[in-house]
Amino acid sequence: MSEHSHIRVRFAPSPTGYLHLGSARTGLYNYIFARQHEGTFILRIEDTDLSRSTDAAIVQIIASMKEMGLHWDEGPGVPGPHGPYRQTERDGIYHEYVETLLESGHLYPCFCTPGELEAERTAAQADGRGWVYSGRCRALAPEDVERRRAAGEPHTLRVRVPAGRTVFHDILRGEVAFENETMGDFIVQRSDGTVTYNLAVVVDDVTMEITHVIRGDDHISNTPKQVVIYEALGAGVPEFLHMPLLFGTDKKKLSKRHGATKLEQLTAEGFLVEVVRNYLCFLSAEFDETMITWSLDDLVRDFDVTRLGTSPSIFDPEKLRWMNGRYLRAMTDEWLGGRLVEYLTRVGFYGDPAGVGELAAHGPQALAAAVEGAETEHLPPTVPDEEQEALTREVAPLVHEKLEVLADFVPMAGWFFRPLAFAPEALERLRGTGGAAETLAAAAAGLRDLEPWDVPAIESLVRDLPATLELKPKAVFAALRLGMSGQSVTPGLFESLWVLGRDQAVARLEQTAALLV
RNA sequence: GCCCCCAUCGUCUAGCGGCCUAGGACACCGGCCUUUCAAGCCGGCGGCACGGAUUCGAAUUCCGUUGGGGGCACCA
Repeated sequence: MSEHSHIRVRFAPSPTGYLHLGSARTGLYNYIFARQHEGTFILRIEDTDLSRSTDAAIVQIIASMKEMGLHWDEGPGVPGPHGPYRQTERDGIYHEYVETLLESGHLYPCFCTPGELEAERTAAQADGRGWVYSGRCRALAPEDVERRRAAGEPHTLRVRVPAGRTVFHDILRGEVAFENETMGDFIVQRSDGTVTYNLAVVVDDVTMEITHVIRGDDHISNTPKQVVIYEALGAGVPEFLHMPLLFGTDKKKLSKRHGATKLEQLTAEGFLVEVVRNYLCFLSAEFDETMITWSLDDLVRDFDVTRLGTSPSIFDPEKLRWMNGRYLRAMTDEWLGGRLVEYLTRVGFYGDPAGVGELAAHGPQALAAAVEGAETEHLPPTVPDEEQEALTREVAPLVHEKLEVLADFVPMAGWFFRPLAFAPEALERLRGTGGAAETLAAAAAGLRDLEPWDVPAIESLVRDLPATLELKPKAVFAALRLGMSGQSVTPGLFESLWVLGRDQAVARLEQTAALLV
């Protein structure tokens, strides 16, 4: 492959479910690599497995790709010279190539029945050998073959794998070699006439003029078979880059059991796509704090896909959370306000602050599960009214330093959006605090005529309270915090009172005071 | 079972023969700051899987062992 040839890469997910993070990462790397070399990024849908592929999955995959900003140059919705881009629509092309291969003698018909193959397999197993096809039909006399085909005897087509070994180059690992005898003459066309995965990929990659195949590690042992086909076709073999797999905390391939493993779920928990994208790149690579706030373009400019590690990495939600918090803190209050409005709309917060608050109390995952699980029924997106949106933007600066994921906003500041309510223990705690009633009454009275109504004035009023009431500062602050919010953890007290506004603040403190007598 | 890939703190990693009594980040623990919770700052805990070989010298090279993972289909 010449250094100067135009680079073409493809991302080829099979639409058998949503796009999980491992695949998302493969897509990301392909995209970055393509853009880095001013090459072409192709999206191909490998849907030959009709029983497991769904259109819904295709829609989801496309949505995830777009959300990550991975726009393709050729693929579904973007016609190109090498289409179509769904394998189910490429059947004719595959069979052309099968014909060629048959004529050149690289393929031969095999009449072995599934039962016979099964017998071979069990025999091999009894011997403790790994099973490969014996090649029984390889040397059938041409007349026999003709006669049996004419008789309509069912048969598959197998590749006549040459003796020797197959070596290919992997950008991350260098030369990888396989003894050809370990792959046996594998099937390339089933007895029902449909073509097999390994053939389809190669034909696709050849016809789409793919120069670099960037995919998961789990394809390494398929690669020699594919190389044999490339060679039979007389086609140039592309460069390979097999990325290490992504594991869950149990060191198993990432799957649904590991909690949030798809982008939508993560964003429903309040993670930012930008951060997820960066995190996916930092796995298997050196971590650098300055990269936390990188954009996709920054990744294209400075992230080197070819310098990845080769050992599998474990997806660590803790570090992602930390990164997400770091990212949020690096942004402006205005930006945060906007993202918060967007996020809270999506999770239905504005329609039911109390209900969503209850869910969020069980953690972001619980909230995400509700959003994801019931999409349109349980928690439909709810657009904020003007007041709610303004309040969100006002509160944003108060919680800015504390947020790790956007969902944290709800337990922290959700009380601004609903009438005063106490958890049972909270009110008990307040009753047990000496002087709570007096504190609340004094503060309410002071706030009623406070001039000017601003944070410094509120602060000096509150700070004077302990002395005048002869109470400990801690007790005063705790009483006010609980009295205003019903919660023991809130943003800064003075700022919160100010955002609440004079009327609300006074009313809430008085309301709580009344509960104490 | 056979083939292939992988192997540095719990996790992500730096390291590509001497700069390593192995560096950073998350998590954890302690301290400071402080009206709560965080954030921030400072400090601590913690690792080269094992055994050989090469070498003046090995985390770094080679060979084994062990461990983990992936692939072995008329799945993709």
